[in-house]
Amino acid sequence: MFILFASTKQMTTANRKLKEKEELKALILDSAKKLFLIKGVEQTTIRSIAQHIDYSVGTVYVYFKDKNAILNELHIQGFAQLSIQFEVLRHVANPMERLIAMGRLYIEFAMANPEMYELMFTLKAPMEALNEADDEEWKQGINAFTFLKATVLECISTGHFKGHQPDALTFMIWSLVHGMCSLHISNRITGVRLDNAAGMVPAGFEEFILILKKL
Amino acid sequence: MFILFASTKQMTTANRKLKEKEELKALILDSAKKLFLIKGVEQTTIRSIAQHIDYSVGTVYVYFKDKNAILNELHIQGFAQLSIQFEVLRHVANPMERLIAMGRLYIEFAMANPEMYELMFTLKAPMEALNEADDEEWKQGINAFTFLKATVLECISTGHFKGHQPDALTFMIWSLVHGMCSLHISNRITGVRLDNAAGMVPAGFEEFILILKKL
DNA sequence: AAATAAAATGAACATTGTTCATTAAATGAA
DNA sequence: TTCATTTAATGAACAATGTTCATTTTATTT
Repeated sequence: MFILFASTKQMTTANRKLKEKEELKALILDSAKKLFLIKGVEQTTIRSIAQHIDYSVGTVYVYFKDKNAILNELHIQGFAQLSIQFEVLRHVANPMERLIAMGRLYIEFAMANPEMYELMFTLKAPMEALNEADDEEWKQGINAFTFLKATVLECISTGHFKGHQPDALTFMIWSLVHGMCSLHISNRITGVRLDNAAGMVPAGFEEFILILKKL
Repeated sequence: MFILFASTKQMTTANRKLKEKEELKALILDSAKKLFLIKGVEQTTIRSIAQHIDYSVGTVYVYFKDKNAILNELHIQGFAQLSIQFEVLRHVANPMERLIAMGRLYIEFAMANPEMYELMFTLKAPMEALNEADDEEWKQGINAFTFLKATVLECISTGHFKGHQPDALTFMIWSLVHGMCSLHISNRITGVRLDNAAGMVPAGFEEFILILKKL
């Protein structure tokens, strides 16, 4: 795809337009994010997004193929956010400590941003969207998992987790933390009459830490 | 609510009508279950259910308040099914073995009935329906959790899990198994490029067993 | 200023869950 | 059997939603 400019002036207006398009796209995304953090994904309609930014319904569809495309971008934003929170882990030299700190941060993120967490790790739509665009893969997820796995491998190389398979063990650790967050978000903890539902997740993680430290 | 019968004949016809109502209700449920095991919960419409059993849309609403009421009944059926699969555990005397066997059965159930599993442990609708009917609680979930906890307690009383809190530990174990199933069902395992996605869940559980046996 | 291109619009459509006045069927009394 | 009454079933109609697209508006270029 080629765009030819006859003059500098044309180029700058084209650049401005590009910028404006980016801005409106970002505006739609911000609005969508804000709304579904309050109302939830299902309750956030294209109409409500449009209304919120004083544009028509059709305009939203000029900038996004469909609702899933919006969810997809927010899904990516969520991983960017988590990745930023993970930054501090770079300063934790001891891999075992880092592993535990990572778990804590993961849980913190999930509890603070349940809707975002669901979008990232539970809802099927984002994964299906990836399958459709066939050269696309779930880079965000792969990155996060790779980071976790690298830490597990470091733990192994410092003498921990003897006799364990790295892949399966990494997956198991992820599952444990995800499972707690998932059960919390889907209201199964209160459902099962465990008091202090919010406190149960850290408590469960503490049990796991006790176990980890022995390995 | 009182129903008075003037004769035996009236009583029997009334009984027959009750039975017929039950049957049609069950027919709707069966159809709904069949459809959403194939199409998924969202894709199963009231119209498709009605069409499938050659009744009108309105009839479905005579027998069920709304779509959530149908999901709710299926939710209960799912727990009944899981509970039946758990029956064999009664014959496992050793609590540690029973705990492990329970995990395997849980995983088996989730992998074999992913849609049902989602309904039971992920979808929010059934929990919200419980909140509305205020004297109702999540009996199925409580039962299953209590069963798990009892086994954990037995393990403790036979010398395992020293220094652990029963509630938190039970929740942690549940979370681990649930997390693996949940990540599998939401396609996050394939997403993260772990080959043999279906095999990764048992593999992860094997890692956990290794750990458990040391405790 | 006119022609062209780009962007925004909102009416219209299809699909959903849901309601409810109407119709049909079954029942019980006379 | 007949007919009034109760019960069950119906499907047209409504509101809400995602989505499309011919039309209008705005911006840009000539």
